[in-house]
Amino acid sequence: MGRRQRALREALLAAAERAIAEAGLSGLKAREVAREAGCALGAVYTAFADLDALVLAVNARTLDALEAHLRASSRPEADPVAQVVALAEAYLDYAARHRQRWAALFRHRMAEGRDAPAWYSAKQAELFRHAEGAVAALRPGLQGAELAGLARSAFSAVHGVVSLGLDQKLAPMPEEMLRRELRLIAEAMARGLDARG
Amino acid sequence: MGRRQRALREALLAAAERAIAEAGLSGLKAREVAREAGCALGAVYTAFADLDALVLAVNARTLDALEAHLRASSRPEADPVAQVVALAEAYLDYAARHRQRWAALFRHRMAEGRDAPAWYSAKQAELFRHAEGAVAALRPGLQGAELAGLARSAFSAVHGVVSLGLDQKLAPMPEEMLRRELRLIAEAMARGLDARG
DNA sequence: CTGGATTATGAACGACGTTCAAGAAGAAAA
DNA sequence: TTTTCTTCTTGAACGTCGTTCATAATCCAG
Repeated sequence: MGRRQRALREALLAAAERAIAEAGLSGLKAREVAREAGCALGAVYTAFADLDALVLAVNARTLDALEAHLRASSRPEADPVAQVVALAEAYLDYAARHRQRWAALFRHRMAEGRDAPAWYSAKQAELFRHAEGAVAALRPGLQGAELAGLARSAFSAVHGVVSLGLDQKLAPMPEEMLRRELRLIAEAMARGLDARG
Repeated sequence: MGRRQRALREALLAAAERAIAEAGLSGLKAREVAREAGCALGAVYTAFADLDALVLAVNARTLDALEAHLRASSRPEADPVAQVVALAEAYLDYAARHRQRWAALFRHRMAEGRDAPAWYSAKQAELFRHAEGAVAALRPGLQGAELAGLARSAFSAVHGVVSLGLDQKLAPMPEEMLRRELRLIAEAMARGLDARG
C-alpha cells in the first residue's frame, strides 16, 4: 500500500467520521464520502472492502475515544459503589456529547453471517475491563468468566438506561433528568450487587 | 374504505409480520410484501402511506402481544423485588421467543423530524405501567412523573441487559446464562431501589 | 345503466451499494 | 531515458430499493 493509498484511506475515514457525526450511520453514503475525499466512487472500494469495513474503522476510533474517556474519569481509589456510578456517568457523558458516533457503535450490524474481526472485539473487551474492576470490588469472590459476565451485564444495564434515555423515543427527557435517574439506577444496582461484609 | 381495501390491509400486515419475523426489519421489502399479499406494488401505498406506516402497524401488534405476555406473567401479590425479577424474566421470555419482532420495536426509527403517532406512544406507555406497579411498591413515596421516570429507567436497564445479551454481539451467551445474569441484575437493582422500612 | 369517485396497476424515477473493463500512474528493469 | 509490468483510479453500468403517477379497472349512488 503506497503513500497515496494511505492518504486516501485517511481522507475517507475522516469524511466518514464527519458524515456519521452529522447524519448518523444511515447518513453515510459512498458517493458523498468519495466526493468529500476527492476521489472517484470506485476508489472507495480500493481502500475499504465495502462500507461495512469503513464503518468498522470509524467505530474503532470511537471505541478508542470512549475507552480513553472512561479511563480519564475512573476513580480507582473510590468506594466501589461510587466507582460504578462514576463509570455510568462517564458513559453518559460521552454518549451525550458524541451522540451519533456513539450510536453508530451499536446500531451497526454485521452482514448476515459475518462477524466482527478479532481486533474489533478486542477493542470492545477493553471497554468492559473498566466495569470488571468495579464489579470485582463489589463481589470479591468472582473471577474469570463469571466476573466478566456480570460486568458485561451491569454495563448493559447502564447502556440501556443511557440508550433509551437519549433516544427520547419513550419520553422527552432533558439530560439532567436522565443523569439523575442513571445515578439512581446505577447506585441501586451497585448497592444491590454489593456482597462485601 | 371498502371491504376489499380492509382485506388488503390485513394481507399486507400479515405478510409484513412474516417478513419481519423471518428476516428482520431490514428484510421487509415492498415488492415482496406486495407479491405475498397478491397485489401490485403500487397497491401497498394505497393501504399504507409508506413502509414506515406498515412497520408501525406491525409493531403495534407486537406491543399488544408483549403487553399481554407481561400481564399474564405478573404477580401482583408477590414481594416487590420478586415482582421486578418476574417482570424482567417475562420480558426476556418474550424477546427470546420473538426475537425479530421484538427487535423491530426499537430498531425502527421514525423518519427525520416525524415522531410516532399518539396511539403508538399510548401503547408504549401501557408497557411501562407494569414497571410502575412494582417500582411504586418499592418506593411508596414516589408518584406521578417521578415514579414514571424511575419505572422507565428501570425498564431501560432490564432492556439493556436483554438487548445486548440476545445480540451476542458482545459475547456468545446461551439463554440460560443470560437468564441468570438478568435475575442477578434485576434483583440487585430492585433491592437497591427498595426504600421500605 | 350511468356517471363520478375510489382503488389497482406496473412502468418509470432517482438514490443506493457494488462491480468492472479500461485507462492512468507508478515502480522496476533495460 | 525508454520499456515493461504492476498497481491504483476511474466512472459508467448493474441490480435493488422505496416511492410516484398516468392510466385503467372497479365500485357504488342515483
